[in-house]
Amino acid sequence: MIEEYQNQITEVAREVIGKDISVELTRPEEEFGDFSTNVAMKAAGMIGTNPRDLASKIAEAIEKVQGVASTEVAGPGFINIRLDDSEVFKSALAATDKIPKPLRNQEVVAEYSDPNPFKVLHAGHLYTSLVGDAVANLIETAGANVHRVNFGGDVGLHVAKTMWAIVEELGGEHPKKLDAIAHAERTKWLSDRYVIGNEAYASDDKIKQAIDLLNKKIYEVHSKEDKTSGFAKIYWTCRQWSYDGFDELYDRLGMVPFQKYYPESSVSDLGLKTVKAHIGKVYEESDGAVIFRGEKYGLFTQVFINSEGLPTYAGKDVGLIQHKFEDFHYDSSFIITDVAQKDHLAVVMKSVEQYEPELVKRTIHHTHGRIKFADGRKMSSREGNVVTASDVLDATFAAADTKDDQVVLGAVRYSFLKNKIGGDISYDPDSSVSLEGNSGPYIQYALVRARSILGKSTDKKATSAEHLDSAERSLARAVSQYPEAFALALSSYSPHHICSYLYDLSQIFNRFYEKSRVIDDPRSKERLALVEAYEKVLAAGLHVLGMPTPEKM
RNA sequence: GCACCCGUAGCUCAGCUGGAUAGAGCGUCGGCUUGCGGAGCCGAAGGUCGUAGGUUCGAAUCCUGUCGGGUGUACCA
Repeated sequence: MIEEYQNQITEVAREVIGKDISVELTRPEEEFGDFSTNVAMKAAGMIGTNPRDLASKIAEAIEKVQGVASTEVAGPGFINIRLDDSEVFKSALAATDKIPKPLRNQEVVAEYSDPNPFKVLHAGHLYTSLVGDAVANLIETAGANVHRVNFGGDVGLHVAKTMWAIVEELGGEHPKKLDAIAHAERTKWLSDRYVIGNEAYASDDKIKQAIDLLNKKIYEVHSKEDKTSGFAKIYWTCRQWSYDGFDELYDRLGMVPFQKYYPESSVSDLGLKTVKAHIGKVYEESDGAVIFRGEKYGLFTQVFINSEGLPTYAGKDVGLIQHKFEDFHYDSSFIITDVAQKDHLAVVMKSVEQYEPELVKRTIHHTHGRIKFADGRKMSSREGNVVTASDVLDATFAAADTKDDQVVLGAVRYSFLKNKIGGDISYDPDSSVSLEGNSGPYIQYALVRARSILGKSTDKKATSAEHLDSAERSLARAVSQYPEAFALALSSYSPHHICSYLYDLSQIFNRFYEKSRVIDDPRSKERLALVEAYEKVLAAGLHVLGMPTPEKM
């Protein structure tokens, strides 16, 4: 709606001013009207006239635009525009049909979550998974054909550390002994092995050497397709335990399932091959390793193949980007990770840009901050005091008054998504579980109330309204703004704008609800139509966030 | 050292493509007879937007310096 008015008002303003100028409409405080423009202040300087006088002339002309009820010049020269009630009502009813679809027919890959098998999903994975899920929903709602993929290290030093500790614990390469570990204990058991292996690696030189050998051996399990040796059997079994654990958690969170999982082992060959093929022009050998010198691009030097001949994370990413393109021929590829990955990935991309510039051009690395404890301590499984994703969920359930999954998981999701991504978010186990105020349950409750009304009434709903009272108008105005809120969120791939909008909208609905009787009221037809439009917008917004939309609470 | 991010009310955060008295939630204090679901609504107190300059008719928003916090910086991911 805003665009249509913008175009019309631009034409009007150009006629008055006599210059080629474009009008931008903004949303002022409700008391000022429906739209506002500062075009007179901008233009006054250009043609050397008084801003308020010019504003009056433009305002007068704007009043003739179809659907405009009145205009007013305010302050230093703002023009405030108020629409006809019927116009606001109409656009509220059409809100969900006006969601912009700029990405229609685009093939988009969204990679996020990226947990490592053999390690536990910690609180940071919970955060990155939910952010990724929401961003993917946002892009999908904008019309794209989204392919959700997951990437993780099933080879590498962390696996070697864990495998070393597993073999120690089992007293040798005895895969049968794994049967003794109960299903529910598996992920915890694996993560404990990692901690032990990690400590041993750091404190004992002999063990370090043994683990480094194991690292190579794990790559060989893949290259030789070993499914039968004792060591290989342990490896495959434990890897599967990890994947099962991830899937259980994603499922519990109600995330959209991943279309494809890229284990590092499946991309390392291509990464290795590609890096080696570009030694000389792009990469170079140094101290037995293969590196890329990022300094000349304002970055830093990174090792792509280590002196053991194994690809590092950077080398694997070179393979991954190519596999993703082969699989999906994407128009754009999103990688959603912790900000700590930012420079690493920038180096990788800069190197790949030298020989596959198109792939890099289509790649967008979208980073978010970290979850911190209230005291600012960083969460890391390497330190052994890991806060797991399950810990966060359990704490939320424990503190909530309800056992309703839809409410508690909605609370977790909302509390993670309501802050803009980019900065760190702080995790305080006590306040994060609050179900009041700017929270998921508040919004869900505002939805349930509306659905309760709609479920009780079979009255006809109005399709137009000449006049609205103030509560009706506020609600209609807010509902009609959904396409704008969505566009804002999409433009920066920031789900938090959806959260802010939905919260404002819910507050406005609750005020409307206090004031305005819907059923058995002379204005029930109009109000029912508004409640229905509101319900559609709220449900649509919650869907983007990946939040459950309960019928009852 | 260099690079990037952050610094807004007691706490947690919006607002940052420059605009009208800087907004929420929590917490504190005070209100809401019945009625579509009180997990709600209304009100009050609370801010030199880290700091010093600059650009501008106008700066929380842009630029520069500075202080404080975080992250990254060659064989971990």
